[in-house]
Amino acid sequence: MEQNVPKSGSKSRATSYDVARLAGVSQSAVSRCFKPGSSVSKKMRNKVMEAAKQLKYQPNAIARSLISRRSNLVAVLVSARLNFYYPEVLFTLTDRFNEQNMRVLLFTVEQESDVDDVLDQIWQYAADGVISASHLSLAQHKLLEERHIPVIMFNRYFDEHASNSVWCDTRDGATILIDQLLMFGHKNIALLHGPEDGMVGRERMVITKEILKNRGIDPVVESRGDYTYESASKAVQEIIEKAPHTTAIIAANDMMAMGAIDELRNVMGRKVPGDMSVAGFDGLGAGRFSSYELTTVRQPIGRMSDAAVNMLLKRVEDSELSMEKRVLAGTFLQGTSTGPVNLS
Amino acid sequence: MEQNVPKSGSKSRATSYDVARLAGVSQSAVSRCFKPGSSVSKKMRNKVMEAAKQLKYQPNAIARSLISRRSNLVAVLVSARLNFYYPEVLFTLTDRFNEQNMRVLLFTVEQESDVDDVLDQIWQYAADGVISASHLSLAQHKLLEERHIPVIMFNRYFDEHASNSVWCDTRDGATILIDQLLMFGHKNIALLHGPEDGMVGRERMVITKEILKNRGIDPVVESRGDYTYESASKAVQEIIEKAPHTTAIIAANDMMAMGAIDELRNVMGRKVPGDMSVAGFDGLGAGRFSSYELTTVRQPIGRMSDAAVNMLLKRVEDSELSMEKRVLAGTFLQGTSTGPVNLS
DNA sequence: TTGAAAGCGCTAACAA
DNA sequence: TTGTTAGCGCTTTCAA
Repeated sequence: MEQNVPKSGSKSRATSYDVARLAGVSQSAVSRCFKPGSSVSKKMRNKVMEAAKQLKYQPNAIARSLISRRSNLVAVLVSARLNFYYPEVLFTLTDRFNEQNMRVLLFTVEQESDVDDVLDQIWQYAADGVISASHLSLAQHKLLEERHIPVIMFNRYFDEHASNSVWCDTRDGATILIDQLLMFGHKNIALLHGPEDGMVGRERMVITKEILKNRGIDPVVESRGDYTYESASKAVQEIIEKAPHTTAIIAANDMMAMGAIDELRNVMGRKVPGDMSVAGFDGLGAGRFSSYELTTVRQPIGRMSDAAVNMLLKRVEDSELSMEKRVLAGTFLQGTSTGPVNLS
Repeated sequence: MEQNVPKSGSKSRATSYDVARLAGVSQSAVSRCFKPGSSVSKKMRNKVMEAAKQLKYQPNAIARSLISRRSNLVAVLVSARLNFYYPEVLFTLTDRFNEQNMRVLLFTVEQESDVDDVLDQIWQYAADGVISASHLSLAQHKLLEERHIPVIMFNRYFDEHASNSVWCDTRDGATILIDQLLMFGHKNIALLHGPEDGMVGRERMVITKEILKNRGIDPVVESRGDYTYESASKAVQEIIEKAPHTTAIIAANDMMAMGAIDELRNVMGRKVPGDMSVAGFDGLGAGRFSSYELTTVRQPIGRMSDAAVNMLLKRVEDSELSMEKRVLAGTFLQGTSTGPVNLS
């Protein structure tokens, strides 16, 4: 009865059989030695590990995945346009997953239609879970549920459907931001929206308007950009044109706030915060550059990433766990891009 | 002779056997239908595809990898500290690989010691190739060679050892940059180095000094940062202190150049470019913000990524291909952070 | 504690 | 063109 042992001298990688033969034990014994928590005698373990080292043996994760039905692969979906300025999220997620002995399969998604292909790939590679920091339709989410692949949505959720998500609540931060603006004497406040399909920006602006309304204030004008620095120029021009007496702009994200500041200062020749106060949302690193010192509401990116990783891992271990939405509060970050209204 | 066919009604994923049974064909026929370029009759293909759709069958990439010895997985190594400002590279690489039907396994590496673990993972997951945009020692590179895993180094190479690498030659760009500085009347030029272990920054500064020397100029002072925005403050202070008559600073990267500009303008109250010209290297997006308009030498990131992907793919197909170093020229990018020397 | 044997889902000879 | 068969390298019962 022949074992299927590769001939020695083969240049391909060593298998557990090679190790077993060299150590004079069975192949299954080798397998056990590489599985934490299995019962192996010290003697056996030493023999096997010695042989393994000699052959530079490392278990083949692919073969393991096939039989154990656990790939230890996590798919992370990011959209370049949205996440371009948040590499921090991606890197933090990757670090945390690696610490947990999971590998990250990275997918970039530009449009919702790209997602379908990505979902197929996720299925084919038998990923244990998904973190989505990009678009994901309800139908796509349901498809993943159907396939019993846990998903954590980062910075998005569905109104009409339970899902696992990590979300930043900016209400408190925005309240402080706005109250300070009011204390500074601002009454003519303009809003710089993000793109229509941007959930995060929409929520931020909805909350901002609510808070303003509670203080008896309506925005003098509302303009729209697409989250990019460049898009702020036109939006600011529009604001100035439609409401020349605007003294403060609240932008849906930091990038547009920075674009607005630069348009005001460097193109229109106005002082910020002297002639116009500008605030944003996010807490971007670049917002701290001394050319901006942006007043903003910061997302606790690190803690949000941790939450996402932990939630996913738990659901990989126990697929019966019910959906959960974790909401972390954003915090007000004082900058010098906002200040007292100029009465001159 | 029983086939190992899962009982119908099983909730786990459909296999090629399930499809075969439903279509009334053999399992290998199903396999063929999903392999591009195999000879299958139209009738067969239709039957199989119909059954596959009905069962929502997708081939299991893990099982395929095991037998075909091709995982279609590419490991991409990035270092957060270095690549934080180059998400573009990572996203471009990922897009290109996905187009080529390869998946990206993302690894973040902070120190060279992290790399060893990552290399083990790469081996375990049988990645077809590696792109390294982070540290990779010669020994580590050799280990990959030994294991016949092709590697492409991004923005680095070994002096003493052949390797596949993609590199940006900044000499032409730097020459234009420097000649323009000289034409502007600058004679007291300071250098702002990157960290000692940063190969890219070192090369840039070596070339810069060479060009200056050819023009009969020695830097008045050389300072050092760690590539970050923040590190530029101290370095600039040092420059001003040691050589108060400095009129131009060339930084090893854009981030430090931007930090230098802000330190000069916003902390020290100097005019840029009036009192001091500042130039960098990279062509960072943020360098185009109107608060900076940085004069710089831009790396052709997109083309470099394409080159890396193509080189790797070729070597996955044909492991006998010899090493290759592809050098793309950086281009001078005119900004307003440099200008005529102030004679007042 | 150890070994024998089955089989994860697929591809790839080979034969028909 | 199609089906049969033998594994890929591992984990996991089940006996011993």
